[in-house]
Amino acid sequence: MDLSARTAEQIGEAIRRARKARGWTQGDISARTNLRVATISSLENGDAGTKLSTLLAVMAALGLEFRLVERGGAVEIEDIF
Amino acid sequence: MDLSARTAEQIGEAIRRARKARGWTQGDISARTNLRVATISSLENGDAGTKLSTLLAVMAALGLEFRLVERGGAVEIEDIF
DNA sequence: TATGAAATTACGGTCTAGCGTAAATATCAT
DNA sequence: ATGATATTTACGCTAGACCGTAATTTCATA
Repeated sequence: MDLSARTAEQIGEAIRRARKARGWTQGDISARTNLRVATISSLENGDAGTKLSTLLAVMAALGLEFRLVERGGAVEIEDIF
Repeated sequence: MDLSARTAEQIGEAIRRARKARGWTQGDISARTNLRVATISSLENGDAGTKLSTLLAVMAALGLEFRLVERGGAVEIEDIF
């Protein structure tokens, strides 16, 4: 499962995959974040207008975190040890 | 340089470090993104209300991309090869 | 293919990001 | 110190996110 993303669409898709990998519905995320199901839907569908707070809340509910990496950069050995 | 982030503050700090590592000013980012300097400032200072489009534009200008990873998860061997 | 659950879309309302512009601080080199 | 550069903050404005609520469409499975 590739979770790299540089567009809102890719982020939304990654969120959706992570959610389904846990067997959760948008309603489950909604209950855990107090965000409306419509908001989760909008995020997963790649709305770039989504607020950072919304994305972070959903990611926290999914147990995810960001890693900011160089575009096209290989994984650095420092990232491992 | 640790670029992991799960809060707006950490994201802002990571952006600021990446910018300075390139020797750029907020004005440089502004020129490349058509975002106001004040907006870049707000983002770097951890405003969670920042729009995803803003963050993505700044990251693109810096040649960065996201990687969504499991919290506390180790680097998977699949991430390397 | 029926059918209940899940996801998307809609409408009025509040709140705020980001805009243009500009002033106020802060940072830094000489 | 001081002048130049960089960052932060302010004000009025417009656009749009997210809210509550609810209708509508899509999807999964019996």
